[in-house]
Amino acid sequence: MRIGELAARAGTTTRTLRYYESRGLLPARRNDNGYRTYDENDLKLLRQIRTLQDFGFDLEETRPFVECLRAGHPEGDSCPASLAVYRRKLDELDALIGELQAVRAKIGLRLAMAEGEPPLCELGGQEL
Amino acid sequence: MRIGELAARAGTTTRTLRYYESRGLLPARRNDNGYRTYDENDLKLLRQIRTLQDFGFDLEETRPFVECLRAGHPEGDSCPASLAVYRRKLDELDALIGELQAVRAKIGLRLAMAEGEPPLCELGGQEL
DNA sequence: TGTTGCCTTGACGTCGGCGTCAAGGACTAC
DNA sequence: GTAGTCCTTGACGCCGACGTCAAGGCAACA
Repeated sequence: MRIGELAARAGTTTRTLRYYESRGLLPARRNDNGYRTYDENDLKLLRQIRTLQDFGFDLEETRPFVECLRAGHPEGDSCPASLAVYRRKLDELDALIGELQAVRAKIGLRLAMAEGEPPLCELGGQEL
Repeated sequence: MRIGELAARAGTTTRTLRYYESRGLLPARRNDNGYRTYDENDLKLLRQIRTLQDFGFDLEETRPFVECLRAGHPEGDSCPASLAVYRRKLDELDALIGELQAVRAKIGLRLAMAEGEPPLCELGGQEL
């Protein structure tokens, strides 16, 4: 299969695939006329990448999963390096969620304070 | 006070202040030799901007707060436009936190699955 | 007078993950 | 042959919030 078909089947673009190749993430075979050629396994690798991207992994973080699949393992996360990425990501997510919740609390408090105070503004008593 | 002192007192850089000015967020008076001149109120505006930036507001979102202060109100959030930004930010945060928690759950599940499965890898029984 | 240290404007660089355009080659259908 | 659709490489654009460098002006002090 050529690049256009692979892109379509994975729901992405040819530009994206060339970008992945430029990053060494998804190299392609070439046929006689220089066209990139892919097989079903490449589609599997690509879908792995896309799934992780949807989770918020950046490209470099997907590399262990891709290499794991390319090494013949049934799942991208069948290898220790992938699990390490999972764990690091969980820690990052926990930290981020915690920070966001803290910020949310602060803003919520400020909003309540500002709403509770007499307006002091040129506000004409709209429904608060 | 000149730009360097203001930057130092707000814990930021002169580049940042010039950037804010270029965005129309923190315009400066000029003295005879062309140097930017700021007063204590500018420091207050700047601290308002920085606080909101720390909360993850982007620059444009801080504008209503700055204009509120410049209009003479005691707090940046004493005006309806600022409260509207607060509310929008709360909604965004709730949505984002929800998405991150969903992703966290999915990754956690995948990690548990991958750890529960027999390794299938060239792993030498490290502590999992 | 010279040196230091602040200031000025202008402009290019950064980061990630591509989008978008340009110029041209390859292949198919009619 | 030629129109249309795919493919190729190369290169610039984008976004936000600045960092960093260059070339030069202004002020104070020895």
